[in-house]
Amino acid sequence: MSSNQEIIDQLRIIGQLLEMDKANPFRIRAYERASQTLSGLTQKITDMTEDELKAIPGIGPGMIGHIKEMKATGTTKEFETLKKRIPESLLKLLEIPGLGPKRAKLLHDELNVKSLDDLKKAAEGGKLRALPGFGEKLEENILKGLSFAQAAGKRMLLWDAKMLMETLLKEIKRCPAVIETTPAGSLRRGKETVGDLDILCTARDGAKVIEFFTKLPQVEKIMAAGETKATVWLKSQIQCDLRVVPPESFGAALQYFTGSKEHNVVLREHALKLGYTINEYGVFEVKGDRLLTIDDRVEKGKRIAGKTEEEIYKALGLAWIPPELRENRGEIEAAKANKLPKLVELKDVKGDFHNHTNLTDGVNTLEQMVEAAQAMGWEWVFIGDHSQSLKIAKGLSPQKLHETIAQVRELNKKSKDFRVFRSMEVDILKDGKMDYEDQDLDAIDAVIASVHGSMKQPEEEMTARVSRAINNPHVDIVGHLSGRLLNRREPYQINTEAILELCKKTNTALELNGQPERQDLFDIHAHRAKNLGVPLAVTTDAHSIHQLAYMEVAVTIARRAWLEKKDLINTMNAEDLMDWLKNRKGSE
DNA sequence: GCCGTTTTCGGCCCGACTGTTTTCAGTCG
Repeated sequence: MSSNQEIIDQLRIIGQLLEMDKANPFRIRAYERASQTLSGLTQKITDMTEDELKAIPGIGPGMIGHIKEMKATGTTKEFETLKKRIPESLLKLLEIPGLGPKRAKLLHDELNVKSLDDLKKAAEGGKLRALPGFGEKLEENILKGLSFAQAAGKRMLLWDAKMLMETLLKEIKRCPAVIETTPAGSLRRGKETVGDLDILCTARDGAKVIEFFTKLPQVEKIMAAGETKATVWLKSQIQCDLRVVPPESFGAALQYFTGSKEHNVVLREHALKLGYTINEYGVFEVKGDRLLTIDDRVEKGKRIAGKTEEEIYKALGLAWIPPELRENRGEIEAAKANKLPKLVELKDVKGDFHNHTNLTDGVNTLEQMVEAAQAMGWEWVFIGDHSQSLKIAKGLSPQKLHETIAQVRELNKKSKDFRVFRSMEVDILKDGKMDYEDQDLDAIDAVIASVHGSMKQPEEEMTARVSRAINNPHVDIVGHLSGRLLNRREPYQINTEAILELCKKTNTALELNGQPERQDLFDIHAHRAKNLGVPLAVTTDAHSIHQLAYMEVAVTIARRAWLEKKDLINTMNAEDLMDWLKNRKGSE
């Protein structure tokens, strides 16, 4: 029996190994694509029927066979056979810039290189330069690459990447040759972490922009620099790509450079069916001249779109697709049918449920948090804290809890045109019992139930534990369902599908947590929740007044999950919200 | 390996940059 992750990983690795084996490129892509598509699912793959699997684009008889094999034996013959010929450890070599599958395989076949260590020894011994296609320069670059292969594999948190991007854009705008500059890539798509920064510029003289960019003080090393494109390694230990195009290609380049790769591949296939071809310079008519250069095409008046993204999508018979949706998870089909969601926006949010004051582990007072919430332009706020068991965060005793509730009531009386409520992030104890007695929970305006300890429980235990909490009628919202810390801690094991269904049944909301290193739910789970009709709440989990700005992160997850205004309980006014909280159990 | 409003066979996204080459393969996004 295999987990979704194991199936997804194995298919991806088979694809990579096949690539080293010089297999049919389209066969390789089929594995890549199957792996990618399956990673968008929340249901257990091994529980799905053959017909359900067949209905997934990119999943055919071959992949179904592999899934069946993995369900029965935990692995596939294909993988085991490939592994004998090409050691899996060779995949590590692909993390080095400039090393791809072909060269990695050559290193293995000719020099018996099986690991990064082997590679280092061979490069230091000057053995690489003798290989066909290698030279002194490449050998040198590989040695340099070895030193930051580790850092190159790391992804930056979305929030940190945004801050860094702002600084870079400000610098680039100082270049006189630049007309316009804008972020693209996974940052623009709002992915929870960002592997590299992508920046798009319009200019007439690309070379001038490239020269200016590569000399910025933030740049540690230039990895590549041409007429229209540069790749640098920043001092912040992240790669940054700059692409320069003329203004009439801005939309096409932005579309292309925003990705995702998977979205673009499907979009281009769609274009081909219509008799067009897309590249970063525009949408062009094909008509039997696919070998024409871009300049020839422009000259012959074959460009039919390029200036704006809207124009690009429209030329392909599609509505403009918000960047957050561009992951090849059904957005192109939805755009075709004009059924794209009208995504929720930051301005639709009227308040926050989850944050902390200096009564527990926050840094600001209750009063300061309320004031800051008002400054956010919200209509109401629930101020929360940790419950008693979370000793490390000075969790509140029941007595202290009731005192603070009285304080909140006073504050509420004092504020005009703004409502203040008491929420609490209450621990779900190891056995699923809540960290306060029912009569204490009853006094809290909104109870957020979260797992904080004993995170290593097996899936069944964890599922039962969280289910027990959800079945407690006092629990209004389930807090960060995953428990992950990006780059630091894996999510805990839980049957998410079962939890979503129970939330639907009990009309319990799920939290989208805006802390940059948490960001749970996962976007795909939140999307599934929406489709099941589970209520959702965006929160900041702020531990200071400044962190209320993390609402932007939470809304980004919501948008990646296809959520609309109506899907979030934060978009209600205070009165409707209190009605909802009071009556939600009766609405079954 | 997958797929079909031209197809159950014959297609399958597209271009920039580097280093090794003397016309291009490999890598990358």
